[in-house]
Amino acid sequence: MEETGRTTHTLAALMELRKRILNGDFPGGTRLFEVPLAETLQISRTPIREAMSRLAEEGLLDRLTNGGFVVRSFTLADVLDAIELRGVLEGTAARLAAERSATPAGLERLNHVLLQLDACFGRDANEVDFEAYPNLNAQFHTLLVTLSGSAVLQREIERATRLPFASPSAFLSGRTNIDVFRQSLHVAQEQHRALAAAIASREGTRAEFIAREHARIARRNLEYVMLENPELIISVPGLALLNS
Amino acid sequence: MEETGRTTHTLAALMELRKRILNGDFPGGTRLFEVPLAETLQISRTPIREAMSRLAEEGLLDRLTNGGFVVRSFTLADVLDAIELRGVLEGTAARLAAERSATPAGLERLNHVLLQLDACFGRDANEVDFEAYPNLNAQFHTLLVTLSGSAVLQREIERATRLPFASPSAFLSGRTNIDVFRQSLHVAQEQHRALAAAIASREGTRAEFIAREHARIARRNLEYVMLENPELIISVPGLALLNS
DNA sequence: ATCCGGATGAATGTATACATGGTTCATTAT
DNA sequence: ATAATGAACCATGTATACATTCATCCGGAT
Repeated sequence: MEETGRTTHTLAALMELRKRILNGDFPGGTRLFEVPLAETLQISRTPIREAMSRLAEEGLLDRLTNGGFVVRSFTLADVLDAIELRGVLEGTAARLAAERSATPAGLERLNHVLLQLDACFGRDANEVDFEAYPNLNAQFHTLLVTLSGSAVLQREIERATRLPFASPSAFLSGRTNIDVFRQSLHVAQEQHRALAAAIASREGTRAEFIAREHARIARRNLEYVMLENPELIISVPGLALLNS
Repeated sequence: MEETGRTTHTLAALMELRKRILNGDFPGGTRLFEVPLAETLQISRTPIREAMSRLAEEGLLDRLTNGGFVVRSFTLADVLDAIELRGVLEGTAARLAAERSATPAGLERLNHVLLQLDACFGRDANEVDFEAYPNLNAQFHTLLVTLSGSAVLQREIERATRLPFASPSAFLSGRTNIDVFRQSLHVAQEQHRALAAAIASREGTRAEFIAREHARIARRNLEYVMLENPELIISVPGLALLNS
């Protein structure tokens, strides 16, 4: 997200606090005080304030009425809604791509990514290249949004997607390479194909609803983790922040 | 939005800068420098920085890679997209209200606002209480979002709606009380009624698409202003910021 | 002539001292 | 005993001096 090279205290604090919040170090609702944080991170209050301001922008912190910040609380229902919201927004992107903007060149690029994704699957249903898939999947979703041709929509999708558990890659980290998720990828890839086809034939409504359904794979994976395999919670980016 | 009473320099700067940006004092793309602004507003750089940070959160400023802020540029297409986005989000709120959450008590409140809105119309088609309507309309839209039962969605709608020209009240300011807009209110009110009915009968899809179409009234009004009556641009909140 | 390198200046980044405001607790007056 | 008052503390708000960084330009060497 940010450059790893030369950095400022603000960026260091931003990344460190983000990491700790997503790691669940601060339960939702915890108030973050400037002075102790400044002492902990060995910097002054100024960059701390700036970093917290940006974390509020990202949706990880809430501002209190009379100053100060608290860690935002997320329930399971909130995460499900965030995923549903992503589905709605990506669905809109897909619809707009179909209705307005998709050019032959753009469709070509989409199909190119699609073929690379296809190449991730082996003959055995359980054989998936879990190294290459996540990055290509991210490319596909980014490209989809680009093809919508709407800068406003792109911005809002990037925003909504900044909460890690709402990202299209939420269940694709290396640590969640388990059978259930791996098998869901076959369904996901079929949806990718259908999405590209719908956009190519200008079927806006079809594209919109395939994208929504596509996001619901994440919903199913989330429900699986929470209800049937809670020890995986720490493996999914941001889920440690849950409940409070 | 903020309290008008006791205030801090940060809030004063926030409101003043917001006012100037929406007033078109800074063309889109203008970089805002801390030092001159601090001199202009007679305060130090610290609250200026804080205010700009919040304006970036509101979507009125963009952060530059290496520090600093520029006024965000909006084209007509961007504003149209922002309106379409609001339609999609309010549509989702309406659908969720229908599918999940609408209680008899909630529907009761919605119908109550609906009746008050009805009372704004006289027997003559051109006779509308332009004093009472905007506030009631805002109430209706707020209530709709509440009925969705989704805090996440509510938050994002409030965000998307903070750009004044994307707000459901964009064309309802006292200064835009002209025939074309006044007449669109009859259509709008019919859509309000249909929306409430669809939610009450759990017709999620119907509710969703009525809400989308409802937002498109704003689109039509905007196109009317831009193409046929440009001198009205300054009357619509935020539109002065356009084009760049 | 061109390219490299350091000086210069303008802008943001950072630390810190001090101001302010709100909350809590103790003290006093009723 | 209770309510009002105020003092002390704690947290954020603000000003300001200084640091840093990036871009630009000028000068000199090749």
